[in-house]
Amino acid sequence: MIDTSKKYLITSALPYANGPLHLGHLAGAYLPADIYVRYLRLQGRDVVWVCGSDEHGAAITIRAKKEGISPKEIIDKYHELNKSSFQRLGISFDYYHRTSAPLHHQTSQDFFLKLYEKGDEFDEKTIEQYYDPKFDQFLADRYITGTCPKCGYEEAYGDQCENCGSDLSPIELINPKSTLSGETPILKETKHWYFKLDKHEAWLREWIAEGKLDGQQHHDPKDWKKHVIGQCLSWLDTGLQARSITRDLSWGIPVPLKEAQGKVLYVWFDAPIGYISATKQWAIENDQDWEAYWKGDDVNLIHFIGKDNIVFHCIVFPSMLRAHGEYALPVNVPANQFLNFEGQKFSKSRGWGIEQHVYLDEFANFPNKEDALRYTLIRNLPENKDSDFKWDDFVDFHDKELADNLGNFVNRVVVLTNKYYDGKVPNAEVVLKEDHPRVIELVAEIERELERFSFKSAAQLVMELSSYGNSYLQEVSPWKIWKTDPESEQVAVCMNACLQIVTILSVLVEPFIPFTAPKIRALLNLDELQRGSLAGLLEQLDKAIPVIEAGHQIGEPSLLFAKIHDRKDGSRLEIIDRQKKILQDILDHEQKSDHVALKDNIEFDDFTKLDLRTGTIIEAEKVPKTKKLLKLKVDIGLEQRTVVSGIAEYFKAEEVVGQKVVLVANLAPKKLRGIMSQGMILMAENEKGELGFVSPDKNWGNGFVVK
RNA sequence: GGCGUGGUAGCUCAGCUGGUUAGAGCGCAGCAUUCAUAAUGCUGAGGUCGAGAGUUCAAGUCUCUCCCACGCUACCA
Repeated sequence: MIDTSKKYLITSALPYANGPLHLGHLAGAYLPADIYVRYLRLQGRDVVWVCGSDEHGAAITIRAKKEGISPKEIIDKYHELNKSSFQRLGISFDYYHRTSAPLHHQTSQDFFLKLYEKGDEFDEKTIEQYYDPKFDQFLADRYITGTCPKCGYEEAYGDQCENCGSDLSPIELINPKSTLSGETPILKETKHWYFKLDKHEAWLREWIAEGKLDGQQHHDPKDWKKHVIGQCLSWLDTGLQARSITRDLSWGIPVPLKEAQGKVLYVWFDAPIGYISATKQWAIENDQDWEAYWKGDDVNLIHFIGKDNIVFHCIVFPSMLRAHGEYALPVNVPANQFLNFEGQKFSKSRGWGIEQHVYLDEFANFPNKEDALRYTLIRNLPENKDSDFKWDDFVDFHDKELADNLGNFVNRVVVLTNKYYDGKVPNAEVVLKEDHPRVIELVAEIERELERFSFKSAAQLVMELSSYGNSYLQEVSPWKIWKTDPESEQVAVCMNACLQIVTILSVLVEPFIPFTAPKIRALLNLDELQRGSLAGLLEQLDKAIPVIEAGHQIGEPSLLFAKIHDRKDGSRLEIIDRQKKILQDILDHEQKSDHVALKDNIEFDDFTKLDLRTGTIIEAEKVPKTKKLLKLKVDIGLEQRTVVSGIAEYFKAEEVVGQKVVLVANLAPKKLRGIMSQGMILMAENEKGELGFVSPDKNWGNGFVVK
């Protein structure tokens, strides 16, 4: 368990400022953190939550170049967009900073220098890298495009091919071109600095597997999620390697060394330091001491991230902090898995999924759109495995849980109190601890689940509390008693207890649905919630003090949630139906035109460079320890060629023997898995990625030219 | 192929260190009820806990093998 007497420094992954965030991001690193932080505040704990835009890196400069604007314009645009979307959804960061801020540059450079001066944290290496003579600068991986050596896609980047998804090194690209000048770059020597991550392996293993640091218990590894520890240990087992932390680029934080002119810190090095600089900026604006939240034993550092960031926040950044020496390490990294959208991955290019700001606009006329979304996401959080966002779930959770269960219970109580007691809390002897032990138990369970980052289950328990109220109300049925005896003690006791339960709900609900909580407070005519409200409530419960005073005048009834399925008003259902239709249209469209876009025209001369030959597969065997590779021997008349082909997922070795094929006979040989492949077999690929042979008629012999 | 995480009622999922008849919500069937947003409450049907083997007095929970899904990684000339 986390030591609750300490300070909390909470971080959420810095969003990259070159695009808007979608609901998957929200559910991964921001909404869970928001629930946790709001809970801590209600408990009166000392907590600071920071986040901000990650604004460096080559992707931003490339995007700027494509759009013909400056990188600054890009980051300003998305910094503002993301910041405001978060704010509109009630994501309550204490500070949302940005890494382009001078304070961050200074902080990162100081951090770099500190490690540099330690002497044994960095390596310096001189390597060969592509250089654009015309622009007189070295080219970052992303500044080089060329033909992907794996799939033949002509617009692959130096670090990755977006067509086949392979990770590449710029040197592998065929016909590399500089995106700056369009010309072929040359290889030239350049010097870079490397962070010696491998050096930190031993203590990292002990820290992650056992939670021990220098022999002392730092945290309990049982509190960490299984998949987090699993993935980290898997990385440690494969062995860590020094990571390059500098780049030849002009956009970024200059490396603070004389000999590093024109170089910047690699974005992954400066980004996590953004958590520190954000805290500094927060401290300046709030007259606080930032170091109290980062240094010493008095700190709980917790990173909220998606699973793609696990290694980074559990291995790389902790190593940086440890190397620096003054900082505390995270006590937990409650990484979430991924959220899918209606059964499929979010995909910007397909338009699959919905971005935060788009949701807010599309649902502009939907009351409680913020809490409706938050609640659906919470009940579907990918806490331990990937989960799925569905519009049908959205409707169900909203109508069944928020409206029918919670909203209706609150409404019943407020209506009855107004009807029977003119809106005054009836005087009655009710001690929740004794009369309703289940309520106290539920409150404790909710607390416990929140402390251990089980937000989905905590939200369910909140609903159970409301269910308990409904159940109790039904059991007593004050409306029956009241008909014959309006002065009944029983009715007063029941209503007093229900009002206390609603009061508890008005507090407990806040971390999850912060837009609704104040509405419940208003219905009860109670003060707004503030830091420590929950702690105060818990104390009252413990001391058997009523949480809402007898005689207190509550407000007039009004509905908290307008249901989506409403016989009189179909407007909300229309909004949902519109969203479903958008998705259906995407699917329909893809079905109709499920074809890859045509490539650019080429000259006839280019075509004639290809030497295509008919042939027959005469031998085939699976390449051991691969999933897709077959080693084939192809007869092309004059000679026999050995070809390695990635078709094993669709064809067994024995079935392809005798198959007529067309071979690209003059493709440069390439070694694959130690086998020299002398050519490429032409295959057709359909929309599902299934392969089929392109073959000449059976009567054709081997070695004839295809043109 | 290597590694990681999952595979529990029709659907979405809980089941923490192994221990009585395996749980919740939704859906379904029936009953009760009207204070309330055609809301609520109660009852019930429904699972050989992916498959097989093992350890144990006792396994959804530990071990091994296999199958399936997802992710990372290698490999698709």
